[in-house]
Amino acid sequence: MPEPIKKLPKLPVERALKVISGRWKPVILCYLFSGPKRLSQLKRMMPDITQKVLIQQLREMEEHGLVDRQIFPDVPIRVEYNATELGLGLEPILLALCRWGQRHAEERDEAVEIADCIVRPRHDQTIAA
Amino acid sequence: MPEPIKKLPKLPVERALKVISGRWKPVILCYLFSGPKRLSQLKRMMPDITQKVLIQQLREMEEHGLVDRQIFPDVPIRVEYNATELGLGLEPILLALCRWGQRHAEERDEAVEIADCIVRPRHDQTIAA
DNA sequence: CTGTATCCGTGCCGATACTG
DNA sequence: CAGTATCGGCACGGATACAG
Repeated sequence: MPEPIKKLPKLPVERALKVISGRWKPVILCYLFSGPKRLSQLKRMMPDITQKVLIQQLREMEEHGLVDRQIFPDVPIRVEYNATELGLGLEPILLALCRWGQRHAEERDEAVEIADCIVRPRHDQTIAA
Repeated sequence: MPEPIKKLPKLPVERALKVISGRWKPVILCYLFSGPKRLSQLKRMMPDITQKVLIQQLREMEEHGLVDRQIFPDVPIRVEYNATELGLGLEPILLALCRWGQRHAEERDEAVEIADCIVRPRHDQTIAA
């Protein structure tokens, strides 16, 4: 069988979480928010991730419409990944999660070294009710 | 060993995602947003979850400071779970995720039956940049 | 540079049975 | 009513080697 076609949850919240959950997906997305990146660039930015896994995560995000993949038939070949409109829609949410994560760390761990947030607001980042 | 003390990721985004990721956590949280619930109530609200798993998820959320557990020594015994301040801070975020999930479903699956969102805005739900 | 193939540990979570 | 104990499947992701 080629691909069992994995189904996404019906509940919107679960669906969203399913799509952005993955060991490296949020980080990759954060990097892509600042513009298209090549595979080698991403590898350099995240030295701890295996190449196989990196591509794997990118493929899944592509399949879910978060990431767009462009091939340039140069020599050597060049491939660029960038966030789609749908993917960009996650920026304010990830930013909010980042803020919440910081608060969580401060309120609980006290003296835990808190890494800087990768997500950076660009234009207006507001989620209205 | 009693408990290896699981560490949370250093990056705030990952930390936040780690904490709210779990097969049933978002759903449970959504229900708790509308007020304290007893175990039996939650079971009735989510017939598909096993009791063991339900308690498991609740324990983890308790450990992470999202949920508060109160025991009332009545006969028979009564236990109430409710969202903490930290947990309540997730409401607007889950709401945003819900919205994004709906958009995602609409833009991609076309004719997928989209379940209604459980999360409901109460007061002012806004995430500012 | 960009990718694929294989192997395998570990963690999540579901089913089921039992306890105070 | 609220909770614990045990067992086991399966998806996720890390290591490593190979390929166009």
